[in-house]
Amino acid sequence: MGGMLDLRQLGLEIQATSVAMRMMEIGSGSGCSGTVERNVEGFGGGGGEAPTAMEGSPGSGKRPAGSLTQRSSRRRRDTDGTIVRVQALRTGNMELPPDDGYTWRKYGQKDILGSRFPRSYYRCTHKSYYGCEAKKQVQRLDDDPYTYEIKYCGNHSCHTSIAPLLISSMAPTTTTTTTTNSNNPVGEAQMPEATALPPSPLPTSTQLGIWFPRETLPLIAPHGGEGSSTQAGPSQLQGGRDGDCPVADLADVMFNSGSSGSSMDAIFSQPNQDN
DNA sequence: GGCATTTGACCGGT
DNA sequence: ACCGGTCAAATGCC
Repeated sequence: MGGMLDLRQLGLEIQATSVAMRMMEIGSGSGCSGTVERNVEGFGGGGGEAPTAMEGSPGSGKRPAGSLTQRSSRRRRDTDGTIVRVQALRTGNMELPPDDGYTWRKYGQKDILGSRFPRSYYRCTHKSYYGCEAKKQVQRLDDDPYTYEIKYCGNHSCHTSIAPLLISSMAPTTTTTTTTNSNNPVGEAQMPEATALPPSPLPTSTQLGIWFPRETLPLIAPHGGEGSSTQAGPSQLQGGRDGDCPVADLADVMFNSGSSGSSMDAIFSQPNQDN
């Protein structure tokens, strides 16, 4: 949508995202089989939906009866997936849903019994192009309206990442304050990221983030055990919905040639290495 | 013009 | 039968 990316903004986003990824690295046990809960502070903001922004929608979804025929994959197996709790970013008087760096497309919203807030269903934007089946469900906790519980399901099979490039060249200052204040359910008072972060100019799901192809990150495999994480994400620059292919290739090359077993650790610990 | 979002309906599992 | 999850048309925004 708007323009290219601003470097500063880029940096900020990356920091936020990297933090998120760190968190995931740490906080995902067995991905699908077991659900792991982690308390995190806002990711980046923008990736998800705008809870506050849903009001006037034409809403039409009127489907001629009998127009739908095939609805194959409809399974209730929500036993798999990683659950992550994230503090909503509060910019001004509105809360922003967490952004994990991926680009998601909202495909549904449902009122859940027992929950005051509706649950939103997202799916990787690249599904159409890469058949990426990554999905996530975002729901606000009735306990903490400013906390989102995000459940990630599926893997990102899409290859659209500029993360490696950005990260390696940016020498992350990742403070990784992620799980530090798990004592504060509502971390409004302390959300360094949130406060430090300027209100993301990017309205919604399309935002700059970071993402690594799963293949290059055995570390964060869904069932990888400790270091699994549902998504450590791909990112893409807004404006080019899928113009990231070349970049992805580049990233791929870098990862493949640079470090064979490339893990996030390697990436994050780069800054102070050979210097 | 294209894409993302919204929203009601439908389907399938429990 | 109930409820959660997904689909797909309509609309809005960029």
